[in-house]
Amino acid sequence: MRLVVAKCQVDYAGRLTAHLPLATRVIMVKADGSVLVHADGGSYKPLNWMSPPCTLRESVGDDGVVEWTVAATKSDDTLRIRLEEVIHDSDHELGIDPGLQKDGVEKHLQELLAEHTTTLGPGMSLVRREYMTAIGPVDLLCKDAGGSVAVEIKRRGEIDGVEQLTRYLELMNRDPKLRPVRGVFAAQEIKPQARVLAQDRGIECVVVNYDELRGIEDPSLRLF
Amino acid sequence: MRLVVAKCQVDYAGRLTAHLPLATRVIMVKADGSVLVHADGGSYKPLNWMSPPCTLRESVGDDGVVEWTVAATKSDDTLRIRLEEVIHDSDHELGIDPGLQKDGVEKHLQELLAEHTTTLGPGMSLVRREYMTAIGPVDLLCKDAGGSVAVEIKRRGEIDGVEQLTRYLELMNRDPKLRPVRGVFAAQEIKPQARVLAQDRGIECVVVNYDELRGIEDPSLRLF
DNA sequence: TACTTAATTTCGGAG
DNA sequence: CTCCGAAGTTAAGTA
Repeated sequence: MRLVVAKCQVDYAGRLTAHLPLATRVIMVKADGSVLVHADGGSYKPLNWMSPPCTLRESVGDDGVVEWTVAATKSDDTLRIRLEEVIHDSDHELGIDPGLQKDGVEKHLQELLAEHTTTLGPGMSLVRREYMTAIGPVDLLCKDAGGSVAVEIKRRGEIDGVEQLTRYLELMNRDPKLRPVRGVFAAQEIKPQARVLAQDRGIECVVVNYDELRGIEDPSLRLF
Repeated sequence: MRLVVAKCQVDYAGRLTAHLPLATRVIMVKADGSVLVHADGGSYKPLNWMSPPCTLRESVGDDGVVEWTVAATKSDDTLRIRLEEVIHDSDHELGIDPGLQKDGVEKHLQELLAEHTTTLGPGMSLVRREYMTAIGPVDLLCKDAGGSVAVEIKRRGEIDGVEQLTRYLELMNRDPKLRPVRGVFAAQEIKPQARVLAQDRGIECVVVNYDELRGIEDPSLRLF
């Protein structure tokens, strides 16, 4: 990993065209050749970058200014960096990273809801997880006193989730052995537009709390 | 901007839980307090990070190991970094960045297509850009010999774009002054699933080439 | 390998 | 300020 702090100008040409005026920035060159240009703010996304695989070529222009040309291997995307003044330049051996361990994403939410279907409504019981249909798997197929219920689970409930569930319901309600099938849209957070569309489609919305569910799952996590 | 290279362990708790085992990594601390933990590969996304606004507190554990606790201001997200061994530590004044100038995104595609509606079909002419409906603006409203045509433009054509256009068509075909309205789905690239769904809905797909359109727009850009 | 879906998405614009 | 859609999205899982 090479770290360079420099007064630089950057131009990108590829899927779009972008330009960065002269200013002091941090440039990271990773072991795989990828390059990131960061400013002193603006969250984790770099101002400009080149994804691997790519190659870096250093040259000196007519005016004596050092210029880096980073070219993608599989497309003709290029990133040009003019280094007007280098303030810092260091190189470090990092080795391969053991990688990130995650917990608490959509899959876990589905597992927890499959264990605690009553969260989705009184008398609700699980028929199948990942119930397969011609157009894809329904997250949960449940049933209660009123009949079959298809459940779509999202971490964040937005319009396309409601559309997805609508497609499943359309299809399943053509099957005489299943129909009538109602829909439940379950998410940790449901956006207003998604809620309106769901209501319009007769789909019930359920906001689920991951921590609460996990608390049911593992009583040792309860606060009292 | 502070740059630290260190053998470290990282733990994140917030919207999810994540853990990074002990390894050598680069840590960026930006002026706004945000922190990025990068490995020597894996594109522009950090392994772990904390978005601004947040605050960094440095402490020393019982075992004498320096530990950073980065806490978000508006939520209870926290990032803990145990610095087992610091290999490099430097600080740099960057100043504010003038920002990125972009060109060639969806908006431009819409502008170009509005100028060259015949790309979308023979005899096609523009009625209005951003034609307003109760559920949002249709990118282009056109007409040809066959009547009105609603055009949805995407850089990459996927299922949700077709769904969006379907909703517009449903609504517009209820209006006696407009109907019948046909649909055209225009994108630089159309995914197979989206194409199938569009066909099922009677929506025509058009693949547009940004560079070609720009060439029509500005003859000086033509290659001959 | 190609395609689909999720993401601690981030970012910008409009109401 | 919130809400909504686009992104050079990236990354992971599956057929």
